[in-house]
Amino acid sequence: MKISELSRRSGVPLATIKFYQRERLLPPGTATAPNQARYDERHVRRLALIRALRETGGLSLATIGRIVAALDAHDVPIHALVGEVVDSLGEENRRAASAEPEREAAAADVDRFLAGQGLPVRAEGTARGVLIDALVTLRWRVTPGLPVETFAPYVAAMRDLTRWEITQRELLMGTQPLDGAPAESVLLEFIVYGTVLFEPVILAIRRLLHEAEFLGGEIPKA
Amino acid sequence: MKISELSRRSGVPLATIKFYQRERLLPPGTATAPNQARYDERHVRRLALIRALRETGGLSLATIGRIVAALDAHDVPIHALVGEVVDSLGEENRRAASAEPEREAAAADVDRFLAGQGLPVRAEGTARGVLIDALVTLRWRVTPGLPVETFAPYVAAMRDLTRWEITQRELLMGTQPLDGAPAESVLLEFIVYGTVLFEPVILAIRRLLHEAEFLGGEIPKA
DNA sequence: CCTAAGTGGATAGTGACACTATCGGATAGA
DNA sequence: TCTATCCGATAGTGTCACTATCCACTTAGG
Repeated sequence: MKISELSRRSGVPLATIKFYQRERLLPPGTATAPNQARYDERHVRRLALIRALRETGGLSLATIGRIVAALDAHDVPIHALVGEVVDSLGEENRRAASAEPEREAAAADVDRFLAGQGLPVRAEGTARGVLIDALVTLRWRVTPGLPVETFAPYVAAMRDLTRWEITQRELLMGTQPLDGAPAESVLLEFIVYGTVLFEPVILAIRRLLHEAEFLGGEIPKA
Repeated sequence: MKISELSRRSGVPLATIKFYQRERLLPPGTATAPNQARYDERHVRRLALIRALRETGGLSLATIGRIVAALDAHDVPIHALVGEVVDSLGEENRRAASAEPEREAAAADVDRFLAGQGLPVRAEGTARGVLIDALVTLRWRVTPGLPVETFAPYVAAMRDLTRWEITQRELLMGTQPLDGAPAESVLLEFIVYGTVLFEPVILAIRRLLHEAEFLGGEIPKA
């Protein structure tokens, strides 16, 4: 398949495909001459991923770059890849740090809290930073002295949901045609899609429920 | 308070305060002369909100503009304001629509589903659009024919969480010094802060749980 | 074999966004 | 009075995600 056909099949403008190649988001085709190359299904698939991440997920190209790099690193243990992918996805939510002493205290609180919840946390992970930032801002702008335990109901709610999501994913993975790709990278793509596509769903539903309180008087029971 | 003190108190650069005024995110001070004006606590408070929305929430200034406009509209019923605020917050998640026929089908599915869940939905609302977009992309890229009912566990999980959040908010509102501001606008600010500050928390926790599965073997029970 | 369309690689340009800097004239406070 | 500060307007900056153009070369069609 030539570049023009790749463009047509994926719906991505030709100039943009070239741009993605320059940015190393899309691997080069196999060269057939100094200025000719052929592309295959993997390129179509990759382009679909990039677009979903950008348009539905709203991720920056820098973040997408980290994700596809992890996806392509076949010689790294899967748990490290999942960590890298999850971290990259969290990258977008990370904001600048604020006042130092408050941050230290919040960090200690978050670590203690997560340990108490039985959650293993990597110090460099973005999720931990996001939690700390949120706690600092909450205490500074809204409710001084807010206890970390406020997060507990969120963990509880997400724990049930996550357990269900994982069984669903395993179910889906079983019925998936691998068309040549290693099962490992299919799993990683599933994680990526599952994260960016369901996150907006979770937030939209939460907003709908909050709004429903004011429209109907209270939250409908079911 | 003069503009320089407002800048110092809020931590926002003077040039940026002027810029926010031009963009109508911050109301002008009360003029004391053709080229002099005084500012008060409301300006400090507004600046804090704008910064929290931008830095922690990552919202665009356009979206923040819609939110503060709703906050300032004191002659509109509260449920309409909540709708506007919630809609504006969802604005960031809205993405371009894709193929028409698939979208129609997904829209019908989403409406049926939400009605079945007892959720009132405004057709113009962004939450509905986000749900439809997610379903279309999911069906197109990941799992063709995915049923809307896949969203049900998400609604269930969020319903419990939201109920808890609302009782918490009422508790907090009771202990809040209103310092002159009408209770209505304090409630709206609470909704805004509660939405943007807790959304990253929810997502971070979910990612942590997904990652934990690969680090520890399975999700810790508690 | 010739030519027009297509290709890869390089370089430059665009438009949106969120500031940031400077200027000019007016005013406030010591 | 004199200096610091003020308001408002205008222009400039840096990042991001493309988009457009140019060139020399290749390849498919007649």
